Amino acid sequence: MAFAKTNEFEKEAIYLADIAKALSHPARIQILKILTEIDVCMCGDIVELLPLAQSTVSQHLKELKRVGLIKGDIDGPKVCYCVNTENLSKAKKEFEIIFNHYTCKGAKSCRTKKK
Amino acid sequence: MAFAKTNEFEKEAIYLADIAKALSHPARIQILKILTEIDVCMCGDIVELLPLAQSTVSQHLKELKRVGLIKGDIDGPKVCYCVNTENLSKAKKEFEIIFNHYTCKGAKSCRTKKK
DNA sequence: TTTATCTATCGTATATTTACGATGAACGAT
DNA sequence: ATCGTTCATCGTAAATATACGATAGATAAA
Repeated sequence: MAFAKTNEFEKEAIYLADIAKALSHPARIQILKILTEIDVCMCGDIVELLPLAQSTVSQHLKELKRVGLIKGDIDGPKVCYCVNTENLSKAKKEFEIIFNHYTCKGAKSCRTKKK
Repeated sequence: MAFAKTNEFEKEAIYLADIAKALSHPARIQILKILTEIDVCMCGDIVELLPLAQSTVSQHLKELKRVGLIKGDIDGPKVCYCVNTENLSKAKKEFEIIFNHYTCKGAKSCRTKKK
């Protein structure tokens, strides 16, 4: 029954949760890191840098592609991956809004409401 | 076998992925929103604002507590929840680092590497 | 003390995620 | 045309996540 009620939530919350889900595995965080820090895009290179099988890495890449955080160009038998800077920038802004809002606007302690 | 290899990843990636996991459900995003936008902290109030059963909301609150994004003070038979501003601020910074890094430093297109 | 209220936890069912090996598809090289 | 390389997908097993009702514990109110 997991996640059956997704559509009953707010649109913005669904979007943010979806991006967060894509970032919710260490492998995917590291893939994003690799795709920018080191100037390699090939899937095979990523596989060598992670403690996972090739098929598993491919699945993680698929998940990152699903939410648009990365893109892959076919280059002969290889696939060249890179971050989708537009979408990553958009996600960044959305998270900033949520984090700024929560850390600045609210911030009342529970204690202040106790009798 | 899910997630069996978590410990073989980088410490920072594990931390970020864990925070992201806590944010990976619309209900939990909305709970964070509620805890700051509206000045209510009671679990019961949150239940009324979400399309979920009380026990399910309690589970989501537990997950947010697990990663330290919120805290709950027992106030008689009620529990007063509020965001943990310190930890939320820390998470905010970590995500900013990762997003800034990825959107500014790298940003080479795949196309530039094709023959 | 009894009752009502509020919340966490337990038990359970179902869906999703993670991971791997095996296989297949696409392409370059020989 | 055949072979090797690269990557995605399929099939499968096991772990997690999601959701609910029922229940238990803790406290306030009567």
